[in-house]
Amino acid sequence: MELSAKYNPAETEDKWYAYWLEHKFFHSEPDSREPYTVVIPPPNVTGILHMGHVLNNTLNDVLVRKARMDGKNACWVPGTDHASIATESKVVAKLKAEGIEKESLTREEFLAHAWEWKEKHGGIILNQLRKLGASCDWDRTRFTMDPDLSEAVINTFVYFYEKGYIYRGVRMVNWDPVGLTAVSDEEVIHRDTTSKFYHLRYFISDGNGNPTDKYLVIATTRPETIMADAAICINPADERYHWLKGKKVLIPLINKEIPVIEDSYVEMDFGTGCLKVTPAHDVNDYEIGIRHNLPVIDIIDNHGRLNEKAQILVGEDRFEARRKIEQMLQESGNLEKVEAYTSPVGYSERTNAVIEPKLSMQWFLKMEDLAKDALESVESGKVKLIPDKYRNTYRHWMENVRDWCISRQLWWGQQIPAYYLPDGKVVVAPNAQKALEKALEINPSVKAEDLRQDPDVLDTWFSSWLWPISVFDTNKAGHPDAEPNRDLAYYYPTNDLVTGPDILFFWVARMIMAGNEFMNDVPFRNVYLTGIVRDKLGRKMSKTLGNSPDPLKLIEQYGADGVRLGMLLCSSAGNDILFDESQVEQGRNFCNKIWNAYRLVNGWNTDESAKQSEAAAVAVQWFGNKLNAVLETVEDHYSKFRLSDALMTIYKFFWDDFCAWYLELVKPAYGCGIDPVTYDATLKFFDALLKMIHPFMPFITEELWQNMAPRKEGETIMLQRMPLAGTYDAKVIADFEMACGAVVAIRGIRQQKGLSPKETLDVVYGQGFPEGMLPVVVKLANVKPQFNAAGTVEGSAVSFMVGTVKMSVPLTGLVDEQEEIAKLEAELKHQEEFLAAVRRKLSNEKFVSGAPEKVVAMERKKEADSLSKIESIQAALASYGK
RNA sequence: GGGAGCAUAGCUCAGUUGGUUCAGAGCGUCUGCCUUACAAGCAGAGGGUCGGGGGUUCGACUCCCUCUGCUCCCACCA
Repeated sequence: MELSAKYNPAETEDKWYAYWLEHKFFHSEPDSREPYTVVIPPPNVTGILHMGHVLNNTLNDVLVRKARMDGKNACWVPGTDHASIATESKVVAKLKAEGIEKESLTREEFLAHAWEWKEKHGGIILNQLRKLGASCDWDRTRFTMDPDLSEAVINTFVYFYEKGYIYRGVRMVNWDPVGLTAVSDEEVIHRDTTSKFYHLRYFISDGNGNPTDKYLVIATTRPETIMADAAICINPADERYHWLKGKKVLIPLINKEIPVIEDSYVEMDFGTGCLKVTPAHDVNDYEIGIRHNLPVIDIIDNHGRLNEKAQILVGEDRFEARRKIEQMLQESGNLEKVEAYTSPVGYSERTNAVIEPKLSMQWFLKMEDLAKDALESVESGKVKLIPDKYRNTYRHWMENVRDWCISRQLWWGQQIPAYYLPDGKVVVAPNAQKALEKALEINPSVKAEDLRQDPDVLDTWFSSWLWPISVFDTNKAGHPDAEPNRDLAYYYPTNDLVTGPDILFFWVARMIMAGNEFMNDVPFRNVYLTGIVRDKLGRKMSKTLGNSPDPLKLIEQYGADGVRLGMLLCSSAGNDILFDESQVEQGRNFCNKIWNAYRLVNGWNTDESAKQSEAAAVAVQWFGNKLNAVLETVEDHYSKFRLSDALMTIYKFFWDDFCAWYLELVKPAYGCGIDPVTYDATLKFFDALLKMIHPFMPFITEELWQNMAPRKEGETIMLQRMPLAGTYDAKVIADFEMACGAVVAIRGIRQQKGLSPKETLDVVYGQGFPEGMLPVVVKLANVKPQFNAAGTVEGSAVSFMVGTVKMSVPLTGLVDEQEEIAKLEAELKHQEEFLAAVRRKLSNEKFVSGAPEKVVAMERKKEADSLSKIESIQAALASYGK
């Protein structure tokens, strides 16, 4: 079959992916083989593929394909996450663009829109993963809001409620005024933000609500909250302010009288030492308020606007109010000064809105016991984090975790299965029917229509923490005592999880908790934490910067294999990935290299009568040994999750060893056929190489594997067994490397002296050269070798060392004798210095007695080698009469 | 404010219990080549006091201290 000069991925990728699907090669069912299980970190259902997904899923696919070729029953479960806040805000925005406000819709109407949106965009990212070559078991695709998965989430809630882990209460939570929901601590990102530090004068009251001329100064970043002040607080030890004890002060602008209280929380040397206490709008102030029994005056509404309790600036946005109140305070004489100030401000991870600490009624999950077990799972090594450094971070988080706020004031998600009776009592049950049964126990006269379900939904992570369980068995979550179904029993725990460190706590830690709770076993053995994909300048990829390439365009341009390779080449676990398109180019080039190597071999005709040449025989022997050595190295890299090292090892093995050396050695003379022995060996090697490359580059390897021999329908490289490392003779490999050294040196001499490769040269080799390797030098360096113990020759010659063997190329008339002598003398000097250093070491009593025998022996070998080199250099110099 | 990590060639990174002739790889660069698979290629070459300083050791890229620079995580000083 005639092959084009360049590999064309577009022609092959869709074809083979369809073939794989058609034959259900990705599908897994429990059987007697050892399972290898991976669950995908479910991307947001309405998301589109970005470079982070490419990295993650390429790594996953490599692991899965490798395991499959190792004969394991590999199962990679794909799916998507409903991503409640992200999806809901997208739907809200879309409706808004159509002139529809969420508030004008009923819950049911809104959800109808949301589902419509989900149906429209839901499959996109999964189809994009197919383009990448991901070998997911698509028959097992799950969505975190599939009815049975949602049921599992509800059961889990009920389970923890009944266990006493879930409670409801008014707490200061992180309020997102744009997303209009509470968010968990983990969803708040603190960023240093420059703002103003306002120094405000609070006048002392005369006792009747009138200002005296005395005042104190407080410093605040949030002057718009002064109307919610409940007290002024000083440190009891602060003598500067003892005169304030028992006094009352007036809030500026509204002249409301508030007490001065004392609490050691106040730092005397920060700000002015006076703190305004605003229990409704600051976590610490809230705590102080509780200690001192202060009223809570909430003046900010859900949208972040001042409400009527503020008395002034009602309806203004908090930031607008801040600007305006600054002006008002200035005019009223209450503003002493304004300083620039940088402090950490919390932003919503999802909407980027400034988080408003807000008191509200929320549901919480107690974390203490769960975290303890989850910490133990990692500390004991039951779950391994790769790289290991994340253990510290993990431990720190686990030891300081606070209760998890699991309610969200959203509609898209699993609605909390809590039902309120008319009197406000609450029952928790998996459905309305069961809720009614429970309600009747409390109040026998209650009717179904009297019950009102909590309108909030659960945090998305409250569903995704069940993922490794619920994708297999939706009944087990919430029912630790239930028998796992066949799938769960077989596939759980999964083997490896590939994900980003940014969701170590959001997701990984919580999956471990859920696994321990419901399965009494961890959900995975290894967690491979990738880096974050950045551009080549080290910047995070973002839409606003426009520095994120579109993976699909890259695939179109370079092929999926090229993109996968480009991604893998620069990815070591845990390090951030600096992605550059040139790496994808390198991937494409490698495809082309493989393609052309195949074209060469494919074009050979066997000549049954031809005898195997010496060079080919040596090459086949060497390459067979080298193959085993490389397989061993690659296997070692895999076992340590060093996937980019495994890839690079194979890359060099193919490009350098196979193409540059092996193929050049066995290549028949122009117009001649190849002997059958060498041909068969070459095909065998090529077959092994394709299998080794396949996990990284599935498409091109399938294309060539299918092409290299007649295949039956239903055969595929992806189900072939990965070649196993056999024994090898290290001496053969080392000898071959010596021959290569000689070839390189002679090529260098040719280039230096301007000699054509076609001109056969004489070469003299000294004692120690592996004579069996001479055919290599003869063929690739075009030389006629001769032996001479010293490796020197009478008359003009260029000499060089290969290991400890001296070699010379006699070149009458082309050698500058002085130059050659100078070179030899320099070499001699260097060698003598080296020898002296070695001997210094060896004459050091402490070294000889202290260092391990092996090291000392090595030094003695260095000494001997050095001596023999010096000898041959001297011999060469002697030939010049020196 | 607390904690962790990183710093090796122009770039991105290996260097796995301190010891092989160990200072490496890939890419880029330079030089010469359209040599009958591949110019998306072939052949060759150059390039680093392993961030600075100190210490431990017979021996340090590797261990300890310190300084400098960067990154990340956690955190309620208004």
